[in-house]
Amino acid sequence: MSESPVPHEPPIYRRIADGLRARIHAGELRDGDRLPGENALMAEYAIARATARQALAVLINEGLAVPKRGSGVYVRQFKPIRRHGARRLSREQWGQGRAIWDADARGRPFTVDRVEVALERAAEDVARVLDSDQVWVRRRRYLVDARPVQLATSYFPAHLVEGSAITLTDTGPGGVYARLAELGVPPAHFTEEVRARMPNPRESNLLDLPGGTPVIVIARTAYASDGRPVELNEMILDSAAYVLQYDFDA
Amino acid sequence: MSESPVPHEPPIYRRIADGLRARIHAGELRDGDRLPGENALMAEYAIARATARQALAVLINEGLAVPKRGSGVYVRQFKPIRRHGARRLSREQWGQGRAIWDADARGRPFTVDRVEVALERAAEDVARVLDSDQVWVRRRRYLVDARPVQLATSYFPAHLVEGSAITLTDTGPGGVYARLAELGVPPAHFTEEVRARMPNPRESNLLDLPGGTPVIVIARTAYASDGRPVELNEMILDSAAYVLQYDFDA
DNA sequence: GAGTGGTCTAGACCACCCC
DNA sequence: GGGTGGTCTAGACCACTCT
Repeated sequence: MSESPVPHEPPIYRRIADGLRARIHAGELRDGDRLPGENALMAEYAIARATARQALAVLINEGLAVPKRGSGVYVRQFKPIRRHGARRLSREQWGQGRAIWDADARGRPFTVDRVEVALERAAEDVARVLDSDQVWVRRRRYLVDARPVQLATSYFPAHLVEGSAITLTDTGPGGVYARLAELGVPPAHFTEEVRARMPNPRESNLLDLPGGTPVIVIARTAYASDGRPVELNEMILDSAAYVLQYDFDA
Repeated sequence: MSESPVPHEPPIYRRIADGLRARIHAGELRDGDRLPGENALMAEYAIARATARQALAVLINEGLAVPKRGSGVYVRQFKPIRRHGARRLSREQWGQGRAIWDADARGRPFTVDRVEVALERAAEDVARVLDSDQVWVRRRRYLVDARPVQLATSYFPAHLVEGSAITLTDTGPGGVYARLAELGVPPAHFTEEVRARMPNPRESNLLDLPGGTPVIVIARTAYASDGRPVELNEMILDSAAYVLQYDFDA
């Protein structure tokens, strides 16, 4: 009496989404092209409005499409910035009056935004890494082509950087790494921890992220040659704007 | 006559989602706890079913919650595997009969699954990187604690590895890197390119990903000491299962 | 069997964009 | 002004889970 277990057909909204996705990957729908809208899908497939919305939501949540109010849903593009790991932190770059970020924008103009500098009580995990309860915190946002692409928060042990330009909005030529060198603790070693997740609402807002865009989180710890941690930098990157590159020998 | 531009209240479904998110971050709702379901939200806020669903969908798409059919919506956890970049590829590890992956599971048992080996015509980008039209392709899936965590596809120039154990399902002790060494082209340099995006349906299936989980994509190219590329390995990682770590000196 | 999430219909009003 | 996506209601049937 048992029914043979037939593999279920996917629901309509999935089949519609699959069809649109295939057309995107086939190049039939290209970067910036307008997808069939809710009304078009309702007519074409004889479905209710909510079902058409559901199909489009799939592609939006996959990051393949972006909705524009009052206009339509459009195919999305991916033109990333290449961020180099090891190389970009080499001594040549921060030893000669150049800020690290220079290397990232690769000739494209970039700006810094929403700079905040404050002395704060360290959160538990920050305190553990830096071995310090009080920290100077530097927050800022980076933009390329007027588009926000990264949020960054740097933490420094308070006792280490007190009185230096690191506690000022303008850190001077060479940035914080040049200042750390002047303090006798030039960074000698870096550890970067990288993960990815969906953004929280604050990050989504500050980075102006459309739905379906994950963020890459990089926690970079800089150590002086004696092994003391001198900076913890947490970076939140728009994953649609970045490719990370790491080079190393066997 | 102009209305002063009042900042709009967020829609109900957003406010409900914000409330639940706050309770999760406050620790009031913890890993694995059950969230209020659709019916509970309908009653509590006097809203329609679709609106309650929409609120829960926000958290699901953020990767903070996982729906279980017929049961409820649950708070999600993040217990990652630590994958080391530079260090894990050091000569000590692949020079002595140990496969690379050993280092990743950190003592936890791991298994390999769905191994496929084939000679194929290279896709355009693969052909460009490896400078070869014909490639041997090795596909497999990695599982930790019986849970799929990574898909990997390795490409080798066909003329280079023809006749070696790299073209067999079982590559022997030390894995493909030991075989490349025997062929006179031990990997001397690696480049890893890292990005993050939402998974496509195939990846979502093979990795058994709940909604709101991005994947990390690593494209690793291995070069012999003469600069020739000898392997291109594309890895698709469940972002909820991994933290990448890269160490380097200034 | 009762409760849960998954899918779907058929409406409605709104803000926004483009013509 | 007409079309678009954004939000919301009030229903319905289904498959699945738990007990």
